[in-house]
Amino acid sequence: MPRVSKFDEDQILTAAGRIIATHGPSGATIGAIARAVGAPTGSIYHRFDSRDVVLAKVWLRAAATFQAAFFERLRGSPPRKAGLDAALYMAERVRLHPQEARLLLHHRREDFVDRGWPAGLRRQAAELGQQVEAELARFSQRLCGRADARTVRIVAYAVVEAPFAAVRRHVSVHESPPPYVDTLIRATYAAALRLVPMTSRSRRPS
Amino acid sequence: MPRVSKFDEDQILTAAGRIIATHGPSGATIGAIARAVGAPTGSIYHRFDSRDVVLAKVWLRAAATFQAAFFERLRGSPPRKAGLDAALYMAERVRLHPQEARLLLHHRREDFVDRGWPAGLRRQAAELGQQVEAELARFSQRLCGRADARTVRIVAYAVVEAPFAAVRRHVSVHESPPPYVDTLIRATYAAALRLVPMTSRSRRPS
DNA sequence: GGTGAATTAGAACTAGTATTCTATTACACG
DNA sequence: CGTGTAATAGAATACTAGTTCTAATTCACC
Repeated sequence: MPRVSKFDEDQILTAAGRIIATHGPSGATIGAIARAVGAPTGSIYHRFDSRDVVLAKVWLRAAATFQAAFFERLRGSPPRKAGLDAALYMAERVRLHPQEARLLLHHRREDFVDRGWPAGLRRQAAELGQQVEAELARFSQRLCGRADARTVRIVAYAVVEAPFAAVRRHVSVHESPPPYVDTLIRATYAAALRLVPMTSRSRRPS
Repeated sequence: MPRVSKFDEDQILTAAGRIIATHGPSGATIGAIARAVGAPTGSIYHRFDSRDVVLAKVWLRAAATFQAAFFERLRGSPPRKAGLDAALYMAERVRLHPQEARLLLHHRREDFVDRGWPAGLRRQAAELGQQVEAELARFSQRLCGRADARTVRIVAYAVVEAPFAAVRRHVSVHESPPPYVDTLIRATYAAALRLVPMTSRSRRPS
């Protein structure tokens, strides 16, 4: 019996995501989002409780999607190859989804103002953060038989921080990471892993 | 004949810097800054034309100070050692000036809203940016005899991006970068430089 | 002690946005 | 065809800063 809807959640989140990728979170005003989908401002509030909720869902959706793909690679085997695959995938993902990359890499979650996030969404964000730590620790354990804080941080540098550093500049100037970025990622990966103590069981056969 | 002043530029900029380091640029409202120095909001406008000017000057002051120290090291010799010194200095600087580090590393210049910057300040910012590119190109030339785009970017990764990646997490959780960060920086530096083509004249004596 | 210019004080004013509210509309169903 | 319900429309409101304005102070100098 109801009237058929013209603007659904997904449409609004997608529009908001596009705006955030180009103009940053602060550019995603309710007015701008509404204009982008061709709706009056009031209609946004028919779907979402507040602007904060819109931004939160945009961020959570992008982060969950990226993490799922990234950690799937990290869980591959053998671990040493899986880590490199994941590290290189960061660059590849930026090439494939430049908009998502800007959303996640060019803006931090804090820029999305997480005061004002309802409890449920904040929990989801916390879970994503915990997943990162848990997966990195598990990977570290598989890779070298240990998961102490220092080792995990070095491993995180090899698979996350360094690849991010390699693509960062390209993301911020809206260009696709050139091939030599992969070379940098490989070289850093190898160099960083040389620093983690390997147990004999996990040492690469030579 | 004038009345003696209670609040000077420097005091206001310092207070604003502290607020930005803790609560981000968006937390540095005129009200917050005024409260921090114990002045009424109007007094801020006696010294600065607008809030944007306050933020701009905070950022420019910090960036200029950091860059001066960083590039002084990068200009040392021999180049190969100078580059490593500069790279390691990034971590050391974060340990020595955690507040400045948060200002510069945890927030990007765009977060300081550069629309609204007056021409003079915008020019200063552009000059700082150009200095970065110029110094990196000069360093690259000294190091390996070339300064094509790809080589410069690899060198930039070795001395800027990778060290930044190594300290990033520690900056964001307000902790001093532990010693193994230096190890990561050294390892990445060596690995990245192995990727730049060396002319015979610049090749390290073996 | 006056005097005047720089400075402080703080209230008043704006501007931009998030949010709310009250129609009005469209459509599936009987 | 009515009718009820979910949805759209868009104006009205509220709120949060940034900015401006005017009056009151202070102090070096005469």
